[in-house]
Formats: sequence, C-alpha cells, structure tokens
Amino acid sequence: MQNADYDHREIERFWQKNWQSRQAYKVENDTSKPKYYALDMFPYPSGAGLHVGHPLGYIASDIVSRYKRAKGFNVLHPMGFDAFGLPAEQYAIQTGKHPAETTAENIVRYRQQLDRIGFSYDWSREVRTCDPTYYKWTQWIFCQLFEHWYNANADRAEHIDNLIAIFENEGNVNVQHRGSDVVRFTASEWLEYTKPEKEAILQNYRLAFQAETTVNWCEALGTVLANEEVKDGVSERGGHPVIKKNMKQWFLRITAYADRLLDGLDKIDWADSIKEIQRNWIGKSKGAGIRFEVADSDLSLEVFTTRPDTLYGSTFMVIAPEHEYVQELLSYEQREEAEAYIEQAVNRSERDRMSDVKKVTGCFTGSYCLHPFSGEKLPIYIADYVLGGYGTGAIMAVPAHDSRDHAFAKHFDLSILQVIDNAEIANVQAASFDAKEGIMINSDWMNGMQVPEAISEMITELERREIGNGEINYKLRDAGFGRQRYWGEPFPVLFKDEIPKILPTSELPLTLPDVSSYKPTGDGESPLAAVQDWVQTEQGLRETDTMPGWAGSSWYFIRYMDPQNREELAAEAAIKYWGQVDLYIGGAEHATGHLLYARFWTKFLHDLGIVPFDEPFAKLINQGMIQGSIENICLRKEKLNDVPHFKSYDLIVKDKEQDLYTKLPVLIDLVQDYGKETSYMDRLGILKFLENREDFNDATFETTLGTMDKEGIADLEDGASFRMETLTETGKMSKRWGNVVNPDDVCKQYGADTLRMYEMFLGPLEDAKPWNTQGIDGVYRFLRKVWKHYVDENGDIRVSDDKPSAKSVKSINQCIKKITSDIDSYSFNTAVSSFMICLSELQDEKCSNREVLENFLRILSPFAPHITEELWSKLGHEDSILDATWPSWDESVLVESTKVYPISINGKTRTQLELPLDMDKAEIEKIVMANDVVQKWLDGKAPKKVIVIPGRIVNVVM
RNA sequence: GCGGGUGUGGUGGAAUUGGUAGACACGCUAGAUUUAGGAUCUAGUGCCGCAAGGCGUGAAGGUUCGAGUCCUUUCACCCGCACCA
Repeated sequence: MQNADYDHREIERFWQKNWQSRQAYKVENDTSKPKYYALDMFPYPSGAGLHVGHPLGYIASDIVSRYKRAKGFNVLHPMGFDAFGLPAEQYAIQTGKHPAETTAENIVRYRQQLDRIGFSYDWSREVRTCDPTYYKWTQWIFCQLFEHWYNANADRAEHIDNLIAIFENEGNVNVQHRGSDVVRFTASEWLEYTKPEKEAILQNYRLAFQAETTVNWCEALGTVLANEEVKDGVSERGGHPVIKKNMKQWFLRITAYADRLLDGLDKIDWADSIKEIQRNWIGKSKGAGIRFEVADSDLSLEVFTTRPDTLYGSTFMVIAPEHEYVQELLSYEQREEAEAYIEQAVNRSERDRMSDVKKVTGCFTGSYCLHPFSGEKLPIYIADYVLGGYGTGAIMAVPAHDSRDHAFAKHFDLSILQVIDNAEIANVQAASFDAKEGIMINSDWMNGMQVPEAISEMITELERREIGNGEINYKLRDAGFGRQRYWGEPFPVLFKDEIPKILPTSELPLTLPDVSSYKPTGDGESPLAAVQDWVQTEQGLRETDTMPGWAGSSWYFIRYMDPQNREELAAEAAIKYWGQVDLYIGGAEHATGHLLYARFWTKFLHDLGIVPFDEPFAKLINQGMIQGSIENICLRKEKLNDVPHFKSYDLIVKDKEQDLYTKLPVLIDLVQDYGKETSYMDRLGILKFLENREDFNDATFETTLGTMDKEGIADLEDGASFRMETLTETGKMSKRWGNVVNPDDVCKQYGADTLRMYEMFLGPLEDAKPWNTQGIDGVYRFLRKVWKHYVDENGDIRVSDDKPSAKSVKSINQCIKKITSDIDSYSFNTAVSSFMICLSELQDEKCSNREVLENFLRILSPFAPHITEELWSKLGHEDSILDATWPSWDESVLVESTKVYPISINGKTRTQLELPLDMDKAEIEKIVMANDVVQKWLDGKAPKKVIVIPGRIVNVVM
C-alpha cells in the first residue's frame, strides 16, 4: 500500500495487530541481559473507563521501557488490575450482577483502551487481584503474618514457633518484641495456661492478630462504613446516623516495622514530599514516659512527653475524655459537670473538633496528682485537646513552654512557671516559648543546663528513681485488615472455640462462595455470614470478613516476575533476577496507603528470606493530575418572574451580579470553546441541555440578544449570535462534571502517537495541569511533518545515501544527546520540543540521508512507536524498530569553534559578537572595547571593569 | 497551626543550575495559496513607546560585575497532617 498522507488510523491498527501477533512485547526471565523493571500503579477497573489523565504515567513508563530495551536491557513492563473493590460490590447490590462479571467486563474495556494507545506491556504476565490463582498467595502471605512475630532484639520477624519454644523454656521475661503490652509470665506459668489463654497471649505477638476496635456503624444501612463514607456524623449516602460500635477485627502489626519504614526512606529515590508525608504518618517522637502518683489514691498516671526537661514547669495535668481512669478520678463535687463535658466531647466528631481548634474547653476532675520531684499537688483536668489514641492519653501540662497548655492555663487561670531562659522570651505569662533552646531555670538540680543536656539528664534521673523511662512514640497505628464486605479475599482462617487457626497451604486458595445477596446482613457482618454451609465446617467456623483493597496491591509487583507459578508466589530465581522495581510511576494519593503497605509487606517478605531487597520501589515518580475544565451555566438564586432564570456570564460580570447567581455544571459536550474564558453555549447547546432538564422547561435565558424562553430560542435562526457564556473552572475529571475526556476519542481523531506525545508535551510529568485540546494540533502537525519529510507526494520513501550536510549531522547528534539525557532525567516535555527543533532543522537542510533519518526514527520510536515502525519498514527494514539499538552521538561534531558572545553593559545585553572559543581574555576584551556599540554606551568614559568569562559572556561595568 | 510544594507572556511551558528571560507549542495578527476550509506555507507576536529607549519572572529588600535561579521579609494558591504532648 502506498499512501502519501499520514494515515494514523491505518498505521496504528496495522502495527498494533502485528506486535500482538508476533508477541513483540513478551519478556523472558532467563536471559543474560541486564534487567530493568518499569512499573505502573495498576488501575482499579471502574465502569467509567480510562480518561486522558490515567495514561499520563503509563506513557512515561512506556517511553522509558522502550528506551531501556533499545539500550540493551531486558525490560519487565507489566500491567494488571486491582480488581477487588467496593464499586463493583455496590453495583452488585443494586443489580444483583456478580462483581466478578462486572469486573471482567470492565477489564475488557480497559484492555481495549490501553491497547489503543500502543503500550509495550507483556500481557502474558497480567495479574488480577481477584483471581484465585493470585489471591491464593495473598492469603498465604496473611498466613505467614499470622505465624510470625517481631523479635525486637533481632529486629526482624521470626516464626511464632520460636516464640512458643522460648515461652516453654523461660517464659516471656527476656522477650523483646514489637507488639502489644503483655503481662510477664514464667515458663511454668505458660505451661499452666489453657489453650485459649495461650492463644490470647500469642495474639499480642502475631503480626496478624485480632483486636477490638470501634467502627462506623450505620443502623439504617445495616453496615459498617469507611471513614470517607461518613460526613458530619451521618452516612454520605442517605444521610443516616452513624455511631461508633465495638467490633473484633483483624489487624496487621505495621507498627512493628515503624523504624524500618522510617529509615528505609533514606535509601530510596522518591519525591521529598511523599517521603515527608510518610515520615509524618509514622510520626516518631522521642521523649519520656513519666509516672505521676495520684494524691489520696493508689492510682498513678502515666504521661508521655517529648520535653522531660520542662518537668519542673509542669503546673497541672490533662487527661483525654476517653482516658481509662476518668471515672476513678472524678470527685463527688465535680462528677456532674465532668460527665456532661465528657459526654459532649466524646460525641463530637473529629471534624467538629477540627473546626474549632481555637476554642479552649475542659473540666476539672477534682483530683490532684503529685509532682514526682517537688511533691507539689497538681490539679488534673479533662480536655479534648488531649487525644485518647496518642501517647498515653495524658499529658503533663507545661504552660510556659507549650502554646496549647498556655491557652488552657489562661482560660482556667492556672499558674504558669517559666523553666527555660532565653533572650527571646518577653513574658511567659503573655505567650509560651515552645522552642527547645535556652538554659534551665527554676529547675533545682538542672539549673544552668542547656535544653538538650537537660532532656537526657532528666531521662537518666527518671530511670534512676524508677519513675519513668526514655520512650519513643509513633503516630502510626496498626492497620485494620478486615472489611465486612463480599468482594475481597476471604481469610484462610477457621475458628474453633474462638481460637483462630489458619488453613494449611495445601488448602489455599480459599475461594469466595456464591451468595444470593450482596447486601450486608444488617447486623454488621459481611454477606458471607449468610452462607451458612460455607461458614460451618467440620474443623470450625470460617471468618466471614474479607481483606481490604490494599491486600492484593501490596505485593503484585512480585507476582509479575513469575505470574503463573503454582508452587510459590514467585520462583526464587525470578525474584532474584528482576529484583527491585527500578521505576514506579503512579499517583501521589497513595502516599500513606498502598505505598506504605507495599513497603511493609516487602520488609516482612524480606525477613522471611523470600525477597532479597527490603524496599520494593527504588525510584518513584508521582504523576500530576490532569484536570478537566468544568463549565457552569449561571442560574439566578431566586426565581425571576416566578421562573428559573439563567444569565450569560459576561453580562453577570458586566452588571456585577455575581452574588445573585449560582453555578450549575453542564456537560462539556454542550459547550463551545470549552476550557476557554469565552466558552459559551449556543442555541443548540441550550436546547440539548433542556432535553435532560425538564425542571427548567419554563426557564428564561438572558443574553446580549435579550431575555427569551425555550420557544424563543428554538425559533432563532441557525446562525443567530445567541451566546450563553459559561463560567469555566478547573477541576478533577469526573462523570459528575461531565468533563471526562476519553483517550479513545483522541486516538480516533489524532492517533495514539499524537496522544502519547501530546501528554508528554503538556508539561513536567509531576505537575498537575489542565487538559486542553487546543495545543494538541501542534503535536499532530509535527507528526505529519515527520511523515512528509520521509514520504513524498507519491507515497515513496524519500531517502538517499548522499552525504548529509554538516548542519544536519550536528542537528541529529545534538538531538540524540538531548533525548538521551532527557529520558534519563524523565524530562519528557523538553524531549518533545527537541524533536520539533531537530526536524525543522533537517527540513531546512532538506536532509534525506539514510543514517540521519534512521537515527531520528530510533530516538523518536519510544514516543511515537507506530509512525516510526511504519517509516522504519518503509526504509526497507525487515526487523522491527523495537529491536533497533539506541544510537550514540558523536561529541566531536558538537564541539563549537566560535561562540556568539552576549556583550552586556552593566549587566544588560547590548550587542553580540561572534568570537573564537579559544580566544583568550585579553584579546576578547580588546575586541569588545573596540566595538561600536560598546563605545557608544561608554560615551567616551573608561570602563570601571571588564568581566570576561570565556565561552560565556562579557560584561562591561561603567 | 505545622510540614512539603508552586508562582515566568493571552495560554501550556523552556532557561546548560549565577551568565542573552520567554526555547518549543497553542492562540493571535498580516500575507501567500486554495472553489472552500478548523488544510498548508511565510512573516510577526512579553509590556510601554513613533522612535531612541525604558520596564519586565507574585511583592519588597539584599548579596553579586551579573539574580527567574542564592539570602531575608512578605503575599497568593495547591497538597499532606491537623490540638501528636
């Protein structure tokens, strides 16, 4: 077929079929080549399909993959689906359709969309988290977590049998673990315990364990809700009341790995912002635990403080409303008032608490505790600024050196005692001084010490007197691992007499049974609880919770290495060969979820000796969100003449009536020039809008043509200048705004190569940017120019063996160098510019030299694989361009002999002079001083100084 | 409040890391070509000014021969955490 025009549809269809039929992207494990592992965060296959924002990262990783392949690497570039999840389950509840069916259908659509963009995925390695051959291993990892505990001495997970052996020999007196607090027992005591007692103790050690926790229970929906599903104390769907309910749930002991998760951040190449988010999330703080005796009582209160140095400045004590000793501490006189306070504080949602941070609230308990050093009586208060879930739920308040304590002290008129002196302090009665700098005062034996010294001395003293210890606290909490849902991995657990026992590996996978209804049972259990013949087994009762969405995604990158393995999650050799993910691209929204859990599981699998690395993703890039335009038509808040009234946005601005109108998002299909300031709806747009909005049938529309109703608009001539201007905003692409741009449509109109290059051209990968189709023409034009440069009007390839001009040679070498370094630094937008520059230079030179043109195709092919493959074959190549090697550049042709020097006077460029690069400073200065323009600016005066930086610039200072 | 990030033409964005600000592209203007075009080509396009020239990277200072880039202060927006002891 000879085609003179660039027919992207034909070319892309042909090569996509070709690549598929000859398995061009299949990757083998057994190879002597060096490996490269490029991974995309796999998507959840939603019913909405892909929009143009999704492929952004996929395109970038695809470019890198193709580039690395050309560079001689064996590249693992797989794709799969995070296929368990709530949307399919919700859909099932509504329609009765099995989530597996919906999910499979959505995956088919995703696959079509992905294929249309021409990615180099090895689909033979696809994984789906909902596939039993996959989740067999998710369940297996859970079993391992259940069978292991964290030995703090060895700083790694160890098998629970080792722990039991220790218990049998010496009890737990010498065991250092990372887990819940456990009562100390001896070997003989251990042997005396009953089986349930032993298991209850082991639960404090296991990395997968059960614990009581509060969940968001919605009686009306008969189900447990995620935090995101609860808004202002009511369910997001339906607005039903939600209460806190206690429930036994599975947890994973991620806190055991807190330190390693923190330290590991220093070893990986991730954006600082993500690392910082994870550091904050882990929230490690060093300080001391201090015990305060309660006056006239046997009780003592444990506090955690990061500032043990300020102990002498502590003038009162504050406990959280949910503190375990609250009731015991209430005096007769204070009981009524305090209980009322606790009642309202506990019922306040976190959001409510957040909204009035400034307000100081609290209540005196009537009890006092004793200062451990001075013996002074300190009043104990209850206040909700102390959180039950952090530290010990109690603090020693130091109003002089903590701003929150200061505000509280002011409000309740408590004394404020300064214990740190610092030149910056004006008056601690007026404001606290929180910084850890200064010299101790009013602190007995610590007086005169610097703060850091005082902190460590105080800890030593606390430990000597046995009233406290140096302690480390984390914000990180253990991860809830159970969901009362159907569409997730079943737990491979059987309960006999309430004791959980995991299934042997030979019985995995434990598959999901069919259910007649996907609705929750109504008493808080998952739909699985209704399947009694599944739940009841001879060995005991099955767990009816399922695992959360992040279970399957925490280790999928390992499965890609050996996806069909039936014996293990992946063969040792495969894991050893592929190793860490070299490049991982995905959204930043997973900062504290997936990215933290995957690191946790990797470290655990590392402890088990299954993976040789202990960080999964060596390099992480977070692609920015591609935003859409949201177009709003402006509706008057109050009806006008008893009917809804819309007004063109330009007129609202003109009349300064913004306050009178609200915005109503409309489908962008109905809007002309959408995304632009001048976006508007024409008469047909308005009429289409009204078709779906019968509630506005009698509405009136005010434009420059005056005010008219539906009939009036319908009667207008086709070409009438009816313009209902819309208000344009930028925001997330979503169905809701009707602003989703489908990559299929772009591929249809411009082709996949244009889409790929345009998404890269849009800006730096990591930046958020609005999708705007206006700029796409430039990229499309570029590819058409490429085509026309290679193919003449008759469809014949335009190539020769004529010697290329020096300019062409320099241009292509420059381009090879630039593209190579741009890909190496993930700067894809500047790479696209470089192609454009190079092509126009080759056009100027009318370059048809085979070597130059072939090199241009080689470096362009990762970006635009279809057109380059087509031209490559037109150039007579039998082999695919996929297997062409990456060209190198000849540095010698890039060396310049002259430089156009910018000549500036006082730092302002005034003229330019082309001078040899090897000319020395003195010579340059001489020539510059003789220059007319320079002389004109000097105006007869002698310059104060002449700066000559050879190869860069000349600056004449007057 | 704390932490991280970003501010450059009408627009998306470049700038070899302290050395000609605005590459490349969109848009716009003019012209050519075409029956026509949302096609193609050529030229122009930061702002003010007829010009000489002046101004110009959110704002204000500073360091420097020279600052988009470094320092100080400040403003705006985005993201994360949110009374974390």
